[in-house]
Amino acid sequence: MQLADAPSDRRPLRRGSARAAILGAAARLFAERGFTHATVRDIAAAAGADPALVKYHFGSKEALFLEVVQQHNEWRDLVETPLEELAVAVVTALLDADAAGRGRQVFAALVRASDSPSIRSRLAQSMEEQFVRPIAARLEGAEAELRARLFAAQVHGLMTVLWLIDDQALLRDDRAAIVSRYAAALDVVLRADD
Amino acid sequence: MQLADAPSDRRPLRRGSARAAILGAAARLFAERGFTHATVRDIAAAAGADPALVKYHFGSKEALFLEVVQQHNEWRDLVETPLEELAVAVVTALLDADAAGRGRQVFAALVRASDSPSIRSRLAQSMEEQFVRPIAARLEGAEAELRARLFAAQVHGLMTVLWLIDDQALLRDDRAAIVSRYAAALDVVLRADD
DNA sequence: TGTTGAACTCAACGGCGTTGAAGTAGGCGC
DNA sequence: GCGCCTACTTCAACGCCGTTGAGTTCAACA
Repeated sequence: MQLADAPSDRRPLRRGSARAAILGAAARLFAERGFTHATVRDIAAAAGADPALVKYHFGSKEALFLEVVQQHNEWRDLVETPLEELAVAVVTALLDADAAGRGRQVFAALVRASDSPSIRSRLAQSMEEQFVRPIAARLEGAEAELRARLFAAQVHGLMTVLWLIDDQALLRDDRAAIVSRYAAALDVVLRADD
Repeated sequence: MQLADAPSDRRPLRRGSARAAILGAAARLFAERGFTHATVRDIAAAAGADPALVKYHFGSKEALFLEVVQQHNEWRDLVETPLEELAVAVVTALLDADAAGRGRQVFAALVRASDSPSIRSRLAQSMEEQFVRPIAARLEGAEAELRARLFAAQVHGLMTVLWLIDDQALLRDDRAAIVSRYAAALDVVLRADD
């Protein structure tokens, strides 16, 4: 009897490596399918691990998601752009689907899972750290923080339309026109009063 | 025989009225808890009906949700405001938590359930019918539709920050300042080029 | 009155996140 | 080397989810 054992596709994973394997599989599957449709069982299977290990290593599916999303701060360097070019740079970046690839999926997953208070506060923190604080610190004039916050709101509006609603009509429009018009609106809150 | 029958709390629902009862309970529970956390069993129980009737009358939980959300067009009359006052009127309305009460919950439920293609397209349709089309029809100058679309994007940004992220920091700011600054940005895309 | 079909009930299915008990391996003192 | 102790892993099962199909009730019509 040959009993070749044929483990087909489930290699046993060296002992102790399950945590990292799960984290990697979760990053991929959460991005591809979102929080709800990436199941713990699928993530574990993709990592070659047991579903119960998700609870053992991370505590819950939600905690795993937060861990995955924790290291995504894609826009950090973008907002370092000089203030005069910031609005154009941001809108251009959002419209660049390729560059936005992973950040887009993470944003969508975060927003759609924002039922949960902890995920919602992570979303708020993400907005705060990536937009509000760095921009407010550089703004001159009155109400710098409020203006940075309204800037972030406008940016989230474009993200929502492009990445959540996936508005095809907007994509059919002239990209240059979108950039110049939306950037002009962004500049209104960036500029200090006369 | 009097047949007082007192069925404790589960009144039998007159035959034929289950559909309406489910629709009403669904409207309340979807708004209160969102799509995911309002379960079919809870909705049916609140309506005094059997869970299987949801499928019988509506086809699926998702179809029931779409039916509930179908008749929510809260902003229809708001965008009838004269163009000169439109931006201020919209921002003021969004900041008015009481007036926004039900529309706020429906918006949050829609966005968070936008995983599903049919719900996502309903969200797109909602943006289109309540903002883009009525405003584009009244705009003068070049690229009226694009400008209306960018107006809608900005509005969705404020909705997201206020109603999804539930940004407390923004609410601590001066409402008048928010209105004047965000409205100014909205006006940039509303106004025709010089 | 007998028939028919829409409305409804009920038990069950497979899949979900999670749980707790049982098993296993690897490092450390002896 | 031996045994233990702890961290890691496995497995079966729980309760809940949306959904399903077969069976039942009831009102309207011929």
